[in-house]
Amino acid sequence: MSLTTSIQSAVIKGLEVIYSKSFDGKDFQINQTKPEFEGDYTVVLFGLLKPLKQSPDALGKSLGDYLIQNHPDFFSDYNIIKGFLNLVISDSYWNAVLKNNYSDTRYGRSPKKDKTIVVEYSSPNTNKPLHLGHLRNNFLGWSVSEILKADGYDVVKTCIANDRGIHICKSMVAWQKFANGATPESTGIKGDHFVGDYYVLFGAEYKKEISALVAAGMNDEQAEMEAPIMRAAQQMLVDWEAGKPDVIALWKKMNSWVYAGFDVTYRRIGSDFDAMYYESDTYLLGKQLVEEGLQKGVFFKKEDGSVWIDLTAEGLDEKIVQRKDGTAVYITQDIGLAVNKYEAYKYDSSIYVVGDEQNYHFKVLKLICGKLGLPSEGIYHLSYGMVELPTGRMKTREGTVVDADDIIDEMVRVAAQKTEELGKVKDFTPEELDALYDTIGLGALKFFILRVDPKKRMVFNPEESIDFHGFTASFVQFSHARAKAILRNEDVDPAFELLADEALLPLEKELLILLERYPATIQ
RNA sequence: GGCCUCGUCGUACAAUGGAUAGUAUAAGAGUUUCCGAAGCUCCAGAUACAGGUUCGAUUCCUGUCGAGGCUACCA
Repeated sequence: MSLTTSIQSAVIKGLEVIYSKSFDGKDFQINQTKPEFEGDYTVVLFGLLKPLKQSPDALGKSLGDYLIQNHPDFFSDYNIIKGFLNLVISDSYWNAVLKNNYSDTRYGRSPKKDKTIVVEYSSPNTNKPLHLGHLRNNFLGWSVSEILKADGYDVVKTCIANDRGIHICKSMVAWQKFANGATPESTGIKGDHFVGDYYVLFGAEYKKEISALVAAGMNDEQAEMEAPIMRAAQQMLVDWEAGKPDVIALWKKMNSWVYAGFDVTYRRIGSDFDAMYYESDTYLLGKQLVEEGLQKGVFFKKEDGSVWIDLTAEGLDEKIVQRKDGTAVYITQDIGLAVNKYEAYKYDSSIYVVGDEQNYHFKVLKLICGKLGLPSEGIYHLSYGMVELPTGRMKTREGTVVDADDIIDEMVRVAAQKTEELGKVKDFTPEELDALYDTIGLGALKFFILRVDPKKRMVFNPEESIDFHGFTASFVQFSHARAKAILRNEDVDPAFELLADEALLPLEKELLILLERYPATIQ
């Protein structure tokens, strides 16, 4: 039982004894006492005044006296300021907490619940490298997964790769046209960046061709349609869907380069997945489900052959689920994926970590899943705001995207620089130093991103390096101590383990109080 | 137009409906130094606006204003 709930039940019992009235935990609040007041925990009495017809002072006094008399080993003192009853927890209680939990490396974690939660996060596109927005996604998805694990759930971390579509074909066409057979190996460029470069090249060439056509007298719209490189990309998409062997081979080859590059980044930031899904597989299942849904009457077909769902009764619009030419739209594959995941894991809850521009999309998906007979109450869209630059949104076309690998390198570089300035690492080996700088740099980056409420947009200014001072400094200090111990294979102090490992999780308040009151014991 | 989200010191972010709205940075003053940087001390600075609910509102509700997103046979 946590400290707060222990206090709560003691207060409820006390009120019953003194006033013969029963309350529950919702009738009053228990907070940590503000540092400027004496005490550790505070019972807020205001809510109790009216039903008990008592003044704050009288109620505080009788309750305070009761608690001290009946729980002398728990409370040692109290004071009343306005309607706040500040309780001082006794040293013997703290000592008992410390003794019982000091060597418990699983302190704060819940027992197993036998419930499964699927968390989908990251969702990369296989035509370009990860950027800052992906980092927010990955940090959120990974953290939420680990928090849920600590809370006793069985968590399945999944990742859907958006590995098909016109954007992939653009990179492929540009590579065919301009690469002369170059590969990541031959150029020494990381695979995802290598492929991303051709995606950019496609854009540049496309622009050039449009200007040429416009100069020759074509209007803008027509030029955009007629540009040869775009027609090549569209043709490649058709060929891909038709399974043309050389196109499939090229697609597989270029995707494998990208995955190799992603692996490096994922390993570095600590993202891992229990299951990978590929849109190239799930979209086919989605199409099957559209067919079944049509039989069941969940969907309906318009005269032109396109398939829709009517969500006007739910306050939304009609939504297309399959084009008139029979090809899949974006949501088609998500329907397939949802069913696929449910059949595989029979989850109690399915969390999607996806940006807030898709709020509507997931509202629709949840409704469709429900209508198809999936238990959809557990579907939860963990929506987060964009990471913006001071100049506004990041845009690939304008080259204003902050690359994930670049920002990580920069953080680690700054970590190294600052650490060396402090000169506390003279006895580290080069390997230990590299590991240490990675820990510190990535820790600061994760903290910088995760400290912001997920649903809010956040601004990242690349001109100002991320702050290693202040709150982060304490994180860094713990990381130093812990990294060193781990690298030396020493036993890690459980307190360090907890604070460093889970500094990004909600910290157990009790342990923090212990640290403050008994620093000598912990160190 | 309709729907959704967000508006807090100059800036970036906090605050389960509770006490004097917190932290970091920048700014100002001082201190330290051969000079500079870093450091240390002090100081000032915000709930967009108007109502409502409540003993009590940054928090909940309504309206206004502002920012962003969605409203695609793009993904």
